Amino acid sequence: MTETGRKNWQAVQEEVRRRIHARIWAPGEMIPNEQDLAEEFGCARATVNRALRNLSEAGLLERRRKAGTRVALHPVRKATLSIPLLRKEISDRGAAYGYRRLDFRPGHPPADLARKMNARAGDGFVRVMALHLANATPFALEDRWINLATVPEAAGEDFTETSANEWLVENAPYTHGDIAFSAVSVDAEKAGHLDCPPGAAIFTIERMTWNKARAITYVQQFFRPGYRMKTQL
Amino acid sequence: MTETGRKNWQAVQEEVRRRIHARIWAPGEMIPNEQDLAEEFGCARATVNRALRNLSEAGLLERRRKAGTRVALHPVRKATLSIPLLRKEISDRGAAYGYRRLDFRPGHPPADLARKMNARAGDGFVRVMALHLANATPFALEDRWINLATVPEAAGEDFTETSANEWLVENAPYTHGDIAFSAVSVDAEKAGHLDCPPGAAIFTIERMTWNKARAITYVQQFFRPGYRMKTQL
DNA sequence: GAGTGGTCTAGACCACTAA
DNA sequence: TAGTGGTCTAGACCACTCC
Repeated sequence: MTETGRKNWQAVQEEVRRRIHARIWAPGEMIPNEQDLAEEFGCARATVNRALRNLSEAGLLERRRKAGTRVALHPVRKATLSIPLLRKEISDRGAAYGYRRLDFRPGHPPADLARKMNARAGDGFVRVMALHLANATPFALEDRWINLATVPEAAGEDFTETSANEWLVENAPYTHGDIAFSAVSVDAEKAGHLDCPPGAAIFTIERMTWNKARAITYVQQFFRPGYRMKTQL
Repeated sequence: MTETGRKNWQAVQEEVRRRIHARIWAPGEMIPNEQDLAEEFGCARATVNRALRNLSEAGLLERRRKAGTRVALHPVRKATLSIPLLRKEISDRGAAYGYRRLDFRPGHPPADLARKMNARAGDGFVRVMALHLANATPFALEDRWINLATVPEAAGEDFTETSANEWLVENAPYTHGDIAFSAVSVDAEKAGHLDCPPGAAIFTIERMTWNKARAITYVQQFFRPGYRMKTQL
């Protein structure tokens, strides 16, 4: 059952996966070093390295210099979520995308949010509430604060035609962001916009994006009841 | 401001990031090919390749043979979630982990679930309901079906001491899985277990894991109200 | 100190695909 | 068909860290 052919990095990866899965290399156990594996598989060490590095990033292996490579004891399940623009998500589902701005006004975020956004006294903000529709029915409601101190150009926009999301993608690239997923009961106002009963359980995504140390925007999106975010392990 | 020093792959990646961010290379625009960049940065093409491949996997670049490399028009936000064992998640929060098996019995999953699990007539199943506690208060409730046709060894377990999750990690490694996140209103029974009002909005994770084409287990986890799953963009 | 993984190089060939 | 990214090689040096 030993494979002897010369292997490319994907074949090496598959063979290592197989051995882990078949318990030939058990969880917590050391596996041979790159040099030896390269000889066994008849390929260069760099090829083995590529395969093992990939498996390590996937959480199946743990690698340390000098200590060597071992099979992860508790293979951490890692799932990669891609968070598309709502326009794209809706049209990918074959539905017609619609956008409606509900409210737009200057203002100040609540104290705890201002603190999380690392806001300074005097920073200006605008708040935008908007609805994304799929085939003319509510799909997601978004409640957004934009920091004008970070994105002064946003002061000239009112987001009646273009969603703040898309405007920001074009005009205010971010360096990093935080994202959180949770469930909430919607209040009567939001329920009205989403066309669902007050108190319904709603899936929400909160996102804060940053340009270096300055917050660009905070947004909370409320999805229609029944929404499921899916991905692979 | 042009950096001229010889670069390693991380420095190349940072410089490319900077140019995208500074709109030197605008969204949708082609960037130079690997050969030219290698000359500019004074490194080997493989080094540039490593950097650009990384950025491509991150969703910032789109690469095609012959067509070249361009800055992604809509940088897909990709977030990597790590889904730890609940035991680990709870103890990482500094709380004492507790486990209580609530129910355990053989049975058959509802027809739609059996179909999703690709079950054959005659496949045996067990259902396990269990509670994970943090400092003796309910943290998450799980409702699980295990396919005994795929994992016959599970028939000898009753999961009173060890959670099915941890037993399966040890004894039934999976090849791939599907995962979905959503919000639900809990029914009275689940609310009782989670010690929250009936109808509360609850964050749930559903997971189906597979060994090749055979379903191992389906589990739905109901988290205590207020639970937030966080990660970085 | 020594063994391991991490990275870089220079060159080569291959796979894909736009033109 | 030609240009681009994808991969592989053989060798080298380095960085880390266990012993």
